[in-house]
This record gives sequence, C-alpha cells and structure tokens, in this order.
Amino acid sequence: MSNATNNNSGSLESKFARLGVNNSDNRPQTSRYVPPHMRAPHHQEEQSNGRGNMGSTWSKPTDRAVRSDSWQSSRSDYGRSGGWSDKSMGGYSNRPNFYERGSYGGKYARGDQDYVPRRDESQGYWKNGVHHFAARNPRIEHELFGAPEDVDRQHTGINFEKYDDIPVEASGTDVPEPITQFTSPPLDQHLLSNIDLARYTTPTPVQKYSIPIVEAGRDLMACAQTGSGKTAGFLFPVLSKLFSDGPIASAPPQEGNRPSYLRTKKAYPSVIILSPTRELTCQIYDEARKFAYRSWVRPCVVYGGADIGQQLRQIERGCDLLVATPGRLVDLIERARISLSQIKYLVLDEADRMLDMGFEPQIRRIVEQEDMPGVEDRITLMFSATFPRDIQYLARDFLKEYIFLSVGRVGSTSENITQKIEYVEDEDKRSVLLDILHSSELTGLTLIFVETKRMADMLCDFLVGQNFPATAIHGDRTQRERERALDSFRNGRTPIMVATAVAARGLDIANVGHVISYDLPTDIDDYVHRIGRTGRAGNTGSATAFFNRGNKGIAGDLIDILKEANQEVPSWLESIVRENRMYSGGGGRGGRGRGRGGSFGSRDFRKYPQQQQQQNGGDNWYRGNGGGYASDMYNSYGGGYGRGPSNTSVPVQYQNKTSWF
DNA sequence: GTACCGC
Repeated sequence: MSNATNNNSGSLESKFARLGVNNSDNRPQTSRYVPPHMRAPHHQEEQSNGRGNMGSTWSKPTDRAVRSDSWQSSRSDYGRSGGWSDKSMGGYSNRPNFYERGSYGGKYARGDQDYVPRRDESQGYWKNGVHHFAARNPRIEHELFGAPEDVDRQHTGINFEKYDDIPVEASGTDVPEPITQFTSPPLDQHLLSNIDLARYTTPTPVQKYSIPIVEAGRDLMACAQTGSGKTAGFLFPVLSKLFSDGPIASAPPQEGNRPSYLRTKKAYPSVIILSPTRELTCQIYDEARKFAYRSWVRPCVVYGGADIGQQLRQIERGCDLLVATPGRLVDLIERARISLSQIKYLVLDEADRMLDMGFEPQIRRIVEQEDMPGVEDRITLMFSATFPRDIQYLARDFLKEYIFLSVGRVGSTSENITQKIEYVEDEDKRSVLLDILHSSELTGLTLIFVETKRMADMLCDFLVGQNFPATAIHGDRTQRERERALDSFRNGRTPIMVATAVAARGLDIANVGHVISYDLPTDIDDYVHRIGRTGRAGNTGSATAFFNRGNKGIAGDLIDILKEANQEVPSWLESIVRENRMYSGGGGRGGRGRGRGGSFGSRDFRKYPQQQQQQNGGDNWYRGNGGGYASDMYNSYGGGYGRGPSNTSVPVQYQNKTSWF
C-alpha cells in the first residue's frame, strides 16, 4: 500500500482495500469506491476464494439453485449498471502533507543535487550516492506478493521450462549476450530481493535478452509471444538501472529554489510507461509496485475515467515511474502537473497498437512535442506480441540504433493454445455459442470477443437471460463498471465475459481456459492478441473463432497463423482463400491498406526487406553476418530496395539463437 | 467502418 503516508490512515485505507477485495461484486452501492491501484492486487482474491472454484467448471444453469449466492450476484453485476458515478471516486483521508515536507514531486526539496527524500515509511530514499531502503513490512509484502504458499502467482511454474525451447532472434549491432539467471551483476541486488519475493525463479527468454540490452543502454524493439513475461522484461532492467544509478544528477529547472508555497506541484518522472487501455495500465502499475518495493523509486499510475484529484495527489507525493494511458497523460501535461523533461526511459507497451492510426498522433505529441528529451538522450523500449512492418517503419522515429528482439514463432502465437475455426453464419452464432458454453469440457474462465460495444451489451444480456453468469467490458461502460466486470471475471464470480478490443491486449488473467472470437476482427494481429489471453505462462488453453464469408479478408492470415502454431487448418478455409484469390486477381492478401502483405511482424524489417519470406514456413531465419546497416536502407523503402536481399549489404552483425525449435 | 485513448 504505497499510497499510505500516515500511519493512522493506513489502517483505514487497508479497510477500504479489504472491502474492495472481499466484497467486490456484492458491494453495496453506498460503499466507498476503491480504485484498483489502491486495492490489494488481484491475486489475493484468487487466493482467498478463487482457487477451488475456478478449477472446476462453474455451475450450469440446471444446478444454479445450489449456487444461488454467486448466481444472484453475477446477474446483478451486469444488470445494475449506471448507478454509480465516477465522480464519487477518490476522497481519501490520508491526504499527503507534502507542503510541510516542502517536497514538490519529492525530489530536490532542499536544493540537494543528489537527494530523494523518504516520502513515507514504505518508501526508500537516495542520498549522496547511497540507496537507503525502507524497512520490510509484512503487511505490504503480503499485499504485493501474496502469501508464501500461494502457488497461483508463481510465474515460474509448471510448464515454464518450455520456454527454453523457444527460438530467439536478436538483430542489430553489438547485441549483448543474454543472461541465463537472475544474478547480480547485471541486476541490482535490491531488485533481486524483490524478484525473490515475487518468486520469479528463472528469466523467460524475452527477459534473458532485454535485461542485458537495457543494461547496455540500448534501445529495443521486442516482439515476444503473448504471456511470456514482457512486463517484467522492461520493468526489471529499468528498475535495476534506477536502483543502481540513483536519481538524475541535475535538478529540474526553476522550482527547486522557490519557497514551498509557490512551487508548482509538478512531477518529474524518470520513467514513463504508456499502454493502450486503462486496465492494462493498472496491471503494469501493480507489477511496478512489486519490484519497486522499499526502493527510492515511487511508481504512480494515471488513466482516464477515474477521479483526477486522487491521481493528482498521488503524483504530488513523488513520481519517479509513471504508468499512464495517453489521454490522461496529455491532460496532466496540459495542466502542468507532469513534466517529461527528466525522462530517462520511455516504454511503449503494446507498441504496435500505440503507433497505429488511433494512437499515433497522441504518442507523437507526448514524445515529440512536449518536453521529453530527444531520442538520443533517452532510452526507448517497445514491446508487443506483434509488430507489423509498416508500424516498424513508423517506430524508427522514436528509436536509435535499436536492437530488434524476436521471441517465439513467427506469428507469435503459442502451441499451448489449441485453435479451432468453425464456420458459423451470423444467425447461428448464438446457438453455437450456447452449445459451447454447455459443453462439459469447458473449464476455467471463458472470454468472448465481439467487434462492437453494442454487440457486447446485447450478447451479454442474451447470456444473462439464458442464465449464464456473464458480464461485459467495453469502452462505453463507466470505468467502475469496467473494473467490476474485470474483477468478477477474474475471481470467477462471472466466469464468462463478453469483451471488445479493450480486453484483447496484455491483460493477464489467470485461468482463462477458452477464448471465443464470436466476431473475428478485421486485423489478424488483433486475433493473435485475443487468443493470447489464454495459454499464459506456459499453460494450455483453447481458442475458438466463428468464421463466415464476412471474414474472408483475414482467411489467408488466419491460415498462416494456424500453420505456424501447428494447428489444424480446415479445408473449407483453404478453399475460401483459393476462391478469394481467383476473384481478386491472384494477389490474395498483398494489396491491403496496411500494406504489410501478410507478415505478422515479429521479424526485423531491416533484415527482411521483402514481404513474402514467410511463405516458406517458419524455418528460414536469415543467417547472414556481415556489414552494418546500409544507412540509406531506411530512406529507400518504398523506392526499390525490396527487389532482393542481395542488392543491399546484409544488415546483420549479430545473430543468436539460444535453441532451436 | 470499430475500438481504444481526456475533460
């Protein structure tokens, strides 16, 4: 509970937190709202009431009388909407007394050049080049890391050693050797102790590479399979560097010398992490809190739809690492409450999404048109499970001499996920869905994706009407409704959730056994991210998609994905593609607007200038080694260099594969 | 065209 400053208010807050955890779905409407980042992490809930429940199938409509408790609440979760106002959020009594302390944003309050004061008892501090840690606190440790015997949260569990078999490809100049264990060096000793508390035992492939890369001060574009530890892949090395290096050496301009009552309450974070949805942002923040525990680094989170006053108070108390959604961050920059002038690390999670049409202008504004240091004066890290090549071109603007890391198979889907494509006409979708939901094989949670918010509501209403314990999450629901839906899905109270793209990326929900694409997306990358909500951390899962003629646009890409993950390809799907090719004049999918010609983008476009290399299957990693990048390669794209690899120097200096399969 | 990103 890093937000508790005063000892006396800490207990009050923890009561709220407990209320939020134990009563998340039955909470009376009068109860105080607790935003997710002020609550105990979700795993406590799983631990307290989830495990036995979720392992088995949820009760069928026929036995629901026996389970009427969860039944009623699950219905009401969805039915009772709109009764809560987002405006009522926040309002904590533990108002920070930062004025007394005279520390705007925490740093340099006394003019020291090398000083970050202790903000509260749970926070460490930095002084004269020495990192001072806060005392250990059992209550906070339990809140952050769960009980020691809690196996649910073990990120290095049952099937994790499978990751040793995953091919890794790193390209760029002077790629550092990967690490094999969490050790110091290169990692900071204090980070190791937090990694220990979180019971991470072995680095995943993406972590093995990203840690030394960031340690070496390099920029990085990382493509890693869904569920393979990307969040820790950037948090570990970034926090490790901050722990070792301490705060920036020069104080932010102006305000340091003003009397405290005149200071603008502006925060100067060293790290900014951007992600495309509010829920993912919260999730990253929860992880950041774990690994920043007891250190001088104070993580904060800001996102839309929640009370801004509470977020302002939070960042006023010190903000070294900020996790944010773009819109709210822009708002806070406009209010002059956050400066990016001291940013050392810029992280874009789900980076391809952050740079596509919807987000690119905002990201460009944040990175290029505010006060963030230029590309040469910061470290930039991008992570995603997919990276279409046209987005890779865009990403060059934000990176310098970066290393491209590709973990997992070309399509970045996992063989842990059993994929099935069913031909279902629109009017049959409901009944086929009911058949699936009635199937006795169904275990764990079921996540159903649709294309529109309206359809999410309609389908959820339908399922609830059919006595299924369902909820829905989409962007037209209030933030509180979204969080309640996600909570009650996570803890198994409503083991069915209908979702739009808002839940497609990044969310780490334990025990999702089945992902159903009720509507297929138009973009294959969205499909890849969706099915990645299951089969996480080496576990198995299944994914079903309803396909009909309206989806023929992604049929070709879909087949490629299935083949790469060694999945069965229905023959009718193949014939639809053939038929489609005939009518469209042989091009198949090559001429689409995004112009990436069926490349799923987990390959470095600098190495694979051509667009069709992937037809050969997944086994054609380029094995060149030779000169550096042809510097005009970038500029010549779209001109003519795509005619063949031999007409440019081989842009590979280093290539490494840990193993092969 | 849809969804996601602030008030």
